[in-house]
Order: sequence, then C-alpha cells, then structure tokens
Amino acid sequence: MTIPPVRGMKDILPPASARWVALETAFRDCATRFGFTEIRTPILEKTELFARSVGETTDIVEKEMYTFSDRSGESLTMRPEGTAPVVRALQAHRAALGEWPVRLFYTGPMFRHERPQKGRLRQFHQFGAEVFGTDSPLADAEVLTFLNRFLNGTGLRGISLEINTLGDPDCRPAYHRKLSDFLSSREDRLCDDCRRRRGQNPLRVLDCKAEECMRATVDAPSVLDFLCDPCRAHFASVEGTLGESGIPFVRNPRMVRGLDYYRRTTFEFIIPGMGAQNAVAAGGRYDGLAEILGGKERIPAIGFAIGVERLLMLLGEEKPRGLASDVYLVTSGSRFLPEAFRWKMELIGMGIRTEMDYEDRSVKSQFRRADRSGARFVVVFGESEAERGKVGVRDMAKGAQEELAKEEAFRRFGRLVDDKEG
RNA sequence: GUGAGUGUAGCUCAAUCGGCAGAGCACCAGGAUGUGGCCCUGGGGGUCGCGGGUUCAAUCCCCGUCACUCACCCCA
Repeated sequence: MTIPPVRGMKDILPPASARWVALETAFRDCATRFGFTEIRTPILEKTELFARSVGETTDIVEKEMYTFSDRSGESLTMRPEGTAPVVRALQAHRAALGEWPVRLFYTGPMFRHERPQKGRLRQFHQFGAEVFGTDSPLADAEVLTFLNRFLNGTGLRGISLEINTLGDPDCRPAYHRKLSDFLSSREDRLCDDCRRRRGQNPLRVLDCKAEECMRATVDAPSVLDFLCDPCRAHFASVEGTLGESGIPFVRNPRMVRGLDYYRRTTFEFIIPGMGAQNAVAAGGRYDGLAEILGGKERIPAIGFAIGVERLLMLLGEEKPRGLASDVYLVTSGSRFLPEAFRWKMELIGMGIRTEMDYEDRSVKSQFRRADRSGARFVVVFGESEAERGKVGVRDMAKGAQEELAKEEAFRRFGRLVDDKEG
C-alpha cells in the first residue's frame, strides 16, 4: 500500500512546476521594481498571533486553522495568511528594517482546513506585499498599481478591480449600529446564513450572493454615507490617483473583508463569472493591526495577497514543454554504456543538456526517446565507427547523418548552445 | 461543517440485467525502413479504492469506510 498525500495538499510536478517558478520570478521582478524586498517568515506561529489579528470570531480562526500543541504544550498554528506574521516580524526587528516606509513582499504556502474544491486547497500559496509606515493614500495607489501591473503582466485578462472603504474606529461603529438596525428590520427576508451572521459580522450580509438577500438589502445604508472627514478624504484621494493613473476600477460599497483587521481602503481583483472563487487577489489597509498585536507604536499599513493556485487556474492549463535536451546519446549494445556515460558527464560539464538511456534498450526505442526528449543531435555509439574513436552524429532537424571526431563534436555542440543563448 | 457525483491497466475510459476483465494511448520486443516518426506482428501489465454482508458464484446487489471531484459555506 502506497501512502496517499494529505487531503487538500498537492504535489506540484514538472513540467507544471516550471510555471510556478516563472510566476514567482515575475512577481519578484515586479516587486523589486516597486522597491519591495523579500521577507520569509516561519510557517509556524503562536496561535495567539492569528487569534488576535485575524479575529477570534472569523471562520478562519474558529474552524479552519491547523492548530496543535507542540511537545512543550504551547499552542502553535500553521499560518493561515501572511500579513500577521509579517507585522510580527516587523515589530520584532524594527530597527533592522530601516526608516519608513518599509516595503516587504513574500511568497509561500498558507494552511486552512477547508473542504477542498476547485481553486481552493488546504495548503495553498500566496504572493503578498505590504507597505508599512505611511498613511498616505499614495501608498494605497502604489500597491494597487503594483498589483494591477503584475496581474496584467501574467497575461490574465478580463479582471476587474473593485474598491471600497470600511471607515475607521471613528466612523465605523456608527455605521455598524445603523446597519444592524436595518438588518433587524429585514430579518424575515434574509437567508438562513445571513440571519446567523447578522449578529457576528453584519457587513458580511451585504456580500451575500443569495437573490433574496440582495433584494432585501438593496436599500441598506451605505458605508460611504457614514465616513468621517479623514476617511472620506482618504478614499477620494485613492480614487482620484487611480483615475489619474488610468487604472480602471469600480466602487463596490458592499464589498467586505473576511479578516477583522482591515480599515479604510479595501479591494479585490475579481473575474466576473467565476462563481464563489472569483477573487484572485485582495487586500486593504490595516492601520490598527500593529496595536492589536500589542505594539506601542502605531504602524499604518496597506497590502495585498494573491491566490497563486487561483491565478494559475485562470491562466489556463497550457502545459509548458519539459526541458529539451540538446544531445541524446544512443548506445548500440550495453558495452558502450561506460563510454557514453563519460561523454554525457563531459558534455554536461560544458553546459550542454545531455541525456542517455541507462537500460539496455533497443536502438529503435532509444531513438524514440531521443525524439521525445526534443534533442536536436543524437550521437550513436556502436560497432562501426565508435570503436575507432569516432561517433555517428545525426541532426534530428535536418535528418543529416555524418561522422565526426570527438573533438569536432564537442566543438559543435558547444557552439550550438552558445548560438541559442546569443 | 452541508449536499451531489465518481473510484476498473501507467493515462483516458468501456463492459458484465451476478458466471475466466476489455479498448485506445503509453510501455517492451520483433518486422518493414535511408538506424527515429508512419505502418505491421507479438508481448508484459489489474487484490475492478478498502472492509464487511447476501449468493454455488460479487468488479456488478446491500451496508460501512476511505479517497478524489464539484457545489454550498468561507476565503486568495
């Protein structure tokens, strides 16, 4: 009996793994141009970090975290998201990170114990970036421009940016009360789920996709009517800067966040028509998080996270070709294996991708493998010429066959590789 | 956590109203050939997801279980 993988966790195999590398590289390049540097935080954190930051009553903390006691009895959790660990690290190493603003990005696996389905795994991956230490709406616009540029660069089309503001501790309580009152008056028209979540997080009701709820809340009070002056000005500035930058967006006053720490600006890049899995990237401002985590210093911040599996899913299934060999060594008889192996090692040392068959297969079978490997040259080690220090070389593209001395063959393969890169 | 669907060869899938398990692709060998592709011949490969039950007999029917998939919930 072989051991199956853990539910909701997937092996990333070649050649698909090459797509991951390419996407990570593109993200790093983009982040670097925007002045972000990479941070790598541990996958395990104290459970308290997420309980306090993400929110005690969120679904993530209540029923989706991989939490366990380690051998000393301490409660640890495999990170369900990337922002809280980055803030924790920032507070722990404040001096080492230089003056404000601090721009950090990260990539890596996150863990949530959900029922797996399309575009949702238990171990999934996020790319994220955060700007710390500035309240400026220009930072919001910067982060959105970064995200927009990266997503466009991947070739993703048909995405739309939705933005909203959640207010701040000065103005949000009043809106919450108003919204709660409103929902109470409409309770009989809400779906079962919304009747339940109305108490915990009334904002969530506005995001419900059920027809009945959308109709029942069509005239719900809008957060935009309750903003305090600073929040209103901030939001207006973000919208204005995005407009000037030519980044298309739509205002969606009903958009909410699943994590409690967000303030003011929030946003999602969504693909219309993707059902419940339509958000490929999302984020927002979280000026209060550092204090929630016990820091003495207030650290304004804004950031986003991209769902990598979801992004790859949207980019399509096109499989990249495997790494093609330059040269394939064919042996006509097992006694030529040692000589072919010496060639292989020597050619690899010259930077030439070389493959050969270690089993004693038929020449015909080896040629088929050479063909599939994408090799442009095949070198045959056999009775006729190889024994006199020569080899048969076949150019797969031209179908030409010729005899070459070893030194000549090496020179030629070397040039082949140089040409390709130049 | 809720609901539905699917588990048969390495892959994609058939079939048996309960009676020795099938195809295509892939793989291996041989033939043909200008040493590979196209073609021809042959070959290897299955605890029919797992465990019970019914039966002379179960891959098929029943119960349970596990896994995967999709949707809901939630989220990226």
